[in-house]
Amino acid sequence: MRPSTKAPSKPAKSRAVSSAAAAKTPKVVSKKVEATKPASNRAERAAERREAIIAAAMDEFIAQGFAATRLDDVAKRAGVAKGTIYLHFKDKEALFEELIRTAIVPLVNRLAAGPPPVGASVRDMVEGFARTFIEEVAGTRRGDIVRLIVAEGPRFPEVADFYYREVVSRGLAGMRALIEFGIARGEIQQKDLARFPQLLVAPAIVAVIWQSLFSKHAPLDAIEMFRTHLDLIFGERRTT
Amino acid sequence: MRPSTKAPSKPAKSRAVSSAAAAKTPKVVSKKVEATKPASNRAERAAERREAIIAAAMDEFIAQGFAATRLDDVAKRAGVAKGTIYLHFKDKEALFEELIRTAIVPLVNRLAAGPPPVGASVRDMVEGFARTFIEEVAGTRRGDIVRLIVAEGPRFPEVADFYYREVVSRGLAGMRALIEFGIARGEIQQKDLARFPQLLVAPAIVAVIWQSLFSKHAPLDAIEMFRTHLDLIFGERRTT
DNA sequence: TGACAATGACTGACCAGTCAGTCATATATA
DNA sequence: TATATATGACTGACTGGTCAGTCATTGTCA
Repeated sequence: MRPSTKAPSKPAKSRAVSSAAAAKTPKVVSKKVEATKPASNRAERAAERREAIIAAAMDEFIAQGFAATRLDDVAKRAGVAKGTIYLHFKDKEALFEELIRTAIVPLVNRLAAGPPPVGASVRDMVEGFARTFIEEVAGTRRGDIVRLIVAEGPRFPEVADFYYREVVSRGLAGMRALIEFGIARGEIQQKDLARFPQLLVAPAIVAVIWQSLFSKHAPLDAIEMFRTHLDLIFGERRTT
Repeated sequence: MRPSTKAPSKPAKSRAVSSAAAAKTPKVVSKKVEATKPASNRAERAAERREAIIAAAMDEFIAQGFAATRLDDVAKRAGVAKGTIYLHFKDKEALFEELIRTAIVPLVNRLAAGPPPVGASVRDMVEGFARTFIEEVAGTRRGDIVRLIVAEGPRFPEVADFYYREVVSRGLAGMRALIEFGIARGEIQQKDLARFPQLLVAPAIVAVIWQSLFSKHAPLDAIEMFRTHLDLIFGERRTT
């Protein structure tokens, strides 16, 4: 029997064989090493395949969840034979964990990057973070990764731990620092906010979930919502 | 491919299981009109078993997710043979959906109940809701149900739709009404809040997720966090 | 040409869903 | 009330299909 019976849509079979499959996603493609060449090197092509497998696995895991994903489908989507997956990953679980890992790192970088404008207000900094987060995460494949972690986390403690260490604790520490800075500068009145940096990001989390589950019922202007949230923290402003 | 799921026709089998039981409503209703029998009827014991199956299924689905849950395990946990499950539910998916349904109803009732003290401030009302929600949901089996919906929702559009209809849209409408009341009474300054009632409940949602995934890394005092959140909306107070 | 990458047919475990048979209980009959 | 018969809830061995992981074979590069 098939797991998710009502599964809305499958990638449909007959997925193009060769590399065409990888083109399915607008993924990074950077592969900067010294590319420009049509993958002459053997090691290089191997790395490309690895990438393709990860990209395909991401699509499948997001769409089906861990247990319901078939490695045959991943292989097909990646334009690779199933055995090839096992040349790169010990087993299904290792693939899943690696996937989360490689999805998270650029996410963190993305947020850690973008050095705030020097003279900017704390509000501007937070709004910048939030805008980046909402644009780059909510409603995108990355947002689905977050959902995936929420979904599978309890069954993959290592994944949850990793996510907590690499993303949550760091992110919250950053937010806390920002809040304390805001309090010191007099932009934020509510001093207790520093005890619960989660409050600062809660609307962004909710936005991610909303986009995944309910946007078709009621679209949500996440950025506008977040701005309203910031008005609560920093006081009115409405510069739109 | 797999015909079973569709299976609208039971005539194929003269067997004609009492799959009528699967018919949305707990059957009990039908016969008992003039009976008034004490109890230990067949029908009653059947209803008990149905309950046991649902309870067992809840544990298993929460722990394993939909795809990874084995009905053999559910049966064992319920103290029932596997076939018995199929006397009460059409298939695994129907069991899952019924489970969500029966888990949600008391949840909604729980929140809809408790009529707010007449003279209470809006803040008190909201705080009452939040306390109930956090105590009864976050960190309990019900919270895991919410997580389960987030996890499986995309693969079970019917479940997501049901949840949106029965819980989300109603809850938000209620919150919006409360916010507008608060604005009218002058307790809430930020008028835009009524456009995003999600902001009011966001910390509660985050608390649910946090308890599921990260409480072992860093416990979270959800109620205190929510109170701090309310301070942002209603202005300081701190009556603890 | 030798070494290694890639393949995909294959295997064995696994599991949703079935159904022929059992038996406790309800009903009919004496 | 006691006995016979009917009912249908319940069981669990079984089937048919699925899929993670393997490995002998084939292809390709240096």
